[in-house]
Amino acid sequence: MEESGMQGVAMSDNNELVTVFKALADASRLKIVGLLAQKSYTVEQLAAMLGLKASTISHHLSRLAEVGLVSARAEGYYSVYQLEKKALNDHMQRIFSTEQIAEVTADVDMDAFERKVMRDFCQPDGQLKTIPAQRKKLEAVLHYIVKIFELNVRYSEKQINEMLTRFHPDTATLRRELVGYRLMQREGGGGEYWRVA
Amino acid sequence: MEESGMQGVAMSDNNELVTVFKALADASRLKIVGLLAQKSYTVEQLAAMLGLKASTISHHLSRLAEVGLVSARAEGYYSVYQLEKKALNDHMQRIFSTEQIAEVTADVDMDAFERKVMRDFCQPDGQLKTIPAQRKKLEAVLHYIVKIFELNVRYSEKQINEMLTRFHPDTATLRRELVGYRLMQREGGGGEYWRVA
DNA sequence: GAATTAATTCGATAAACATCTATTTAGATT
DNA sequence: AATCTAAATAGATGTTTATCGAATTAATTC
Repeated sequence: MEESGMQGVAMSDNNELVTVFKALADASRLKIVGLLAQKSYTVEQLAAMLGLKASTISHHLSRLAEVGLVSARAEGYYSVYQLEKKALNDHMQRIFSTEQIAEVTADVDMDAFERKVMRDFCQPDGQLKTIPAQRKKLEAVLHYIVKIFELNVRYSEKQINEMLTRFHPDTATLRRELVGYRLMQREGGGGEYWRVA
Repeated sequence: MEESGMQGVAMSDNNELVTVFKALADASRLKIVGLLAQKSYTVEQLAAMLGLKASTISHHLSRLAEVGLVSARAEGYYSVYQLEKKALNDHMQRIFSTEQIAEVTADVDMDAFERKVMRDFCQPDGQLKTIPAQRKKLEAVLHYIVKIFELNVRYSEKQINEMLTRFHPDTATLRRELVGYRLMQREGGGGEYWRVA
């Protein structure tokens, strides 16, 4: 019901890196790159060597040119294509840069899973129907719940229990699991707890 | 007429590198790789974060697993997927290796262009209809013709002309062009020629 | 200036594929 | 044992795309 996304509609959420990979994700284009890595060629020459029509080669070259992997210089009415080795290098460098990973995952909703689990387990009044038995689900719920506690503040067991009743009557279990999953910590002897970053 | 190749039939001439690029040539899969670069996730978690169905994620993960970019470990009935950073590294290294270029272009017919030009210009008796005016065509024909001369053998101008009559009566032009394109060389004073490697 | 020729662009077609639903499989919980 | 759940598989659907042939463009040769 929620979360619907047009059936069969491929997402066209293309950042540049995707386009680069798409440009290289074809046997004919890879061959073209391989050939141009050795010397420059005209469209006709490539067509003969690959056994394809010139129009097809033209299409492939324009996809490669779109991302700067090849460029053409006009020689008479020939277009002599050459590989842009620097661009290829730069693109491949980029794959491993952390900025690139950030950019690729930019529009990813990192907390969507936790929220979905909470939605699945919560009643309208905000109470949990049950405490999840599945490890990952429990983990998600606890991650969500722990946010009600401030960082760098110490709470008594009594305070904790009181705050947790908002989610489920079995506050002891919730409290124990929060500690078990290392989201909160208890001081050795006393009854004081704090949230772990 | 010649060179026909099924209309609209995409060649499925996939070597492994193509498969790797295909695996990375999709926005959703790139996001998955980006996320797994940071930590491991289950199918469900990825599905929630990307806003796709679990079955879709499963499909993407199996394409990534096919080329060794991710792997799963079973945890209860969860499949926890992780990125194989070494494999990613290796694949990207490989792009620049000369062996890889050789492999990609392995089944490319390097001389197809020359042969096609010869076919286009030759009469049934093997003579050239005309000496090509286009630079690239002339070049191809000369490349083809020059092979009738042995390497490391000296020929007199008379011998040369005699051998070239097989291709065209205007042997003087052919001989001059062979020298002009640096496929043969003439000794300064005397009338001796030899083929250049 | 007329005829060639290389390249590009356009429209059509068949294959590949991203995504969804529904089903099956395997592991966990009660 | 019976139920529940995550993942994988299978089938269906709409989109993307690799390729071709035909038309167009731009430069060259006669």
